[in-house]
Amino acid sequence: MPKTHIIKDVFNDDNASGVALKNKVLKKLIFKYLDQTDASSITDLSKELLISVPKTTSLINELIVEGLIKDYGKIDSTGGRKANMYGLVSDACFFIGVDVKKYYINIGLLNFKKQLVTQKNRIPYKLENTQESLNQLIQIIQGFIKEQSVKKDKILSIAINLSGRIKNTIGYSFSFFHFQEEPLSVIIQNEIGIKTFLENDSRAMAFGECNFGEVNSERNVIFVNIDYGIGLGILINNEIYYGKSGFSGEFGHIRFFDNEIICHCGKKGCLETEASGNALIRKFKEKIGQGSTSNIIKKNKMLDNITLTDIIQAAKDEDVLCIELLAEVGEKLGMGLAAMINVFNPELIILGGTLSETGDFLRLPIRSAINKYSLSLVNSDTELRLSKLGEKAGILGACLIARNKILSVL
Amino acid sequence: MPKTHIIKDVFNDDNASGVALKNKVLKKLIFKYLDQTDASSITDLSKELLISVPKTTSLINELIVEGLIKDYGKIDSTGGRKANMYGLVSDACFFIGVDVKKYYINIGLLNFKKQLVTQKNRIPYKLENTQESLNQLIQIIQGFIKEQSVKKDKILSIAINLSGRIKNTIGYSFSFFHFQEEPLSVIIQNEIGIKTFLENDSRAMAFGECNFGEVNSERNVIFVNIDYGIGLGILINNEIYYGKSGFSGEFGHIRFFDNEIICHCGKKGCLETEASGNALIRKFKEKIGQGSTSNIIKKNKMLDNITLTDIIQAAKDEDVLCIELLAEVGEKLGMGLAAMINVFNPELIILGGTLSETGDFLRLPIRSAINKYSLSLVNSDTELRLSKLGEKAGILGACLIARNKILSVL
DNA sequence: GTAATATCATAATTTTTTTTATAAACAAGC
DNA sequence: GCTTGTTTATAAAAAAAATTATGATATTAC
Repeated sequence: MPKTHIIKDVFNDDNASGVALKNKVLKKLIFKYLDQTDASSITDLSKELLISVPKTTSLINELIVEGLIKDYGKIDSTGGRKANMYGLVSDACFFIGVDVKKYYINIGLLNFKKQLVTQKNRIPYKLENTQESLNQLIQIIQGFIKEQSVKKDKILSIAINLSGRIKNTIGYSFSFFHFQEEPLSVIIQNEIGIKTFLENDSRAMAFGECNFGEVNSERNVIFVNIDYGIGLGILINNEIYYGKSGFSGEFGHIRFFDNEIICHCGKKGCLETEASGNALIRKFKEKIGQGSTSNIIKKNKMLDNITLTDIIQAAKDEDVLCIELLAEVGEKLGMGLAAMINVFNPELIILGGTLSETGDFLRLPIRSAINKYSLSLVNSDTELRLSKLGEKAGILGACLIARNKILSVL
Repeated sequence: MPKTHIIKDVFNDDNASGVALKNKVLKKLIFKYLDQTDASSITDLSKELLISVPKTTSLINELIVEGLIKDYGKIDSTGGRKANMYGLVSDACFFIGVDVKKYYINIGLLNFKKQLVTQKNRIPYKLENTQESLNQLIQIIQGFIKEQSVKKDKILSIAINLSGRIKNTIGYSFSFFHFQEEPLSVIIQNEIGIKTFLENDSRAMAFGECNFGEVNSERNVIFVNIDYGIGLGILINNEIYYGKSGFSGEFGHIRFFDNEIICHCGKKGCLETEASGNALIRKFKEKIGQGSTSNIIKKNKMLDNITLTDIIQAAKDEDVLCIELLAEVGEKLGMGLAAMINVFNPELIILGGTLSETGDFLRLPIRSAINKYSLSLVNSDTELRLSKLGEKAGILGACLIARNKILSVL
């Protein structure tokens, strides 16, 4: 018995022509509409697709038999007879999203209806550019799949978030695990046996936040992933913007300063050298070296092992030095974002990533720098909001990308 | 007799439903396809729209009767009987594009088939923020319309390029002619009696260049309008990117420098203060003040009245000072463009605007600054090309925008 | 130059879809 | 609790569109 996916069986139109092809296309459109609206009546679908009610009914019935759609029962009430509502079958198929961070992995399972079924956070892991690290990543994913009650062949795809440059079309990573010529996504896919895609972490977070967070009508959104490094996820017209090869959003390596700090990209004067988690830690160490005091040090932490988490916690505990340094970093970051505002005129900028947990300690200096360094006519358009999803943005984004890669080609 | 446009009569589907509505929609799709392909056979259209040949034939015949489409005769040859090709009727309707520059106006008339019928360049005009200047602009447009052999009611729309901030959706200009609450486009429209739209000059040039210049498959393109100021026209997926309110592309006012030069936007350190035609003229005057020599000055030109045209001509005549200054400006501009490359990962950057006439004197320093200041993985993707259309880009862009505003709502 | 092959255009036939009609389901008003 | 107005769902009738068939037109091979 050949392994086939339900989705392909229903929508594959290679051998269809004429009326049969038309029906396949109409079914895709019905699926797309139900995907957007969660549930619809036959009358709605009929109006939307410009086909008659009887025709719509027969297509819906076929989709029900094929197992993709089901009758949700009578919900609506507009004065007359209640309409039967139809929508996707939630467990028709599933998708996995993997969010790989520097020191841990978050992983989740999404169903056909875009609901997060399982979620496993902060699985210990160390992201290094080695074969062992890659093997461990694969093992974690395989372990997660085994734990699920869902049959493996119902999982149609996996999307993995990685930081750095990623050519998402071919699934090649230029920053991690590029030991072989074969794209990383293919290597993982061969190991696990499920179609696998790669995505840049900031882009995935942006996508997650805009689809599951408190983003409503905004369609041109910039998401800033403020972590050890800084990344940008750009959504234009509610779609991820990739650029030619998927390298869009390399915001951290814009040359903004005349300093002599060598960035990990090899160049000098990058925004990231003054406005990032790494910059924050460097500045902190410098200040302590110059005799400043901080609650963190009082707590006998070794200065060398200071992490971003420590500084975030210190700021929350009202540590003055950390708050000052956050303001300094925020000011620089705001200047960078001011440039983005001038050029993009976005409706919304979302501050996400670990460092955004510091909330207004970071947001307010960013806002004032934005007002200072961008055209007021333009920046008055732009709302600056903190991420609502926090860590969850990455998983949700990855899951949704895994799903879309399979379904959006329909 | 009420004044109605042929386009509206044919495509208006307000009172249609069922099969009639479906046919209207199909006719729109036929129009769109013919608009893209110039000419197609019934077989092509039938395959494209998934409708049978007889059905396609009857829709085509209706469109012919309605005057929008005509039979181009037999062109194709694929081994069998030649197919009749159908396409748009070139003189079904017309559109006007007006490119308003600082010291002159270019204006053109486009037909239904996207062909430039008439073109009038360098009509003397001084763009000032006064009622007189606005009146003069209106008179020039009215004069142009009278000169045409085309009946006025066949001209469906006008698009006007202006520099500065423009809210294109409502046709309001924040930089010129904003004396009244009513949007500028409405004021002009009421005077002339033809539907009028406003567009930012750099965006219109970008659009013109990408649709009529030597831009082929590239779909993510940045066009730099290098004139007295600098502007950016961004095309994403071959469509003009506007941002929330149409203020996208304010590239010149990114804060890149620590200098004390006050930009005309009111802020300090803007890219435009070091990388623009105005900056070039300022630098030139400074150098002459410091005792440098140049061919232009030898020619007894008053230093105060130096224009960009003089400097461009001098550079073409191998004037060393001007070439050096162009390199300096190019270096700064390249640094700014490096930022755009990092963030946008575009396939193509086009150098346009008056100053781009200096060709490689400007392009080469820009290219080397791009390589210096952006990630090599990203910048190796980006081609840097000089505008092929030059001054024509603005007119063509405006004409096409006028046309699209009317036709793309279909 | 003619036969073989291929595509196109239209007419005739068949199938599909829409329209119209009717019954059922529900809410609101009296 | 019954009538009235509204909407949904299905059945029957009518219309529309897709197939199929046929002749016309063109290219290519011999």
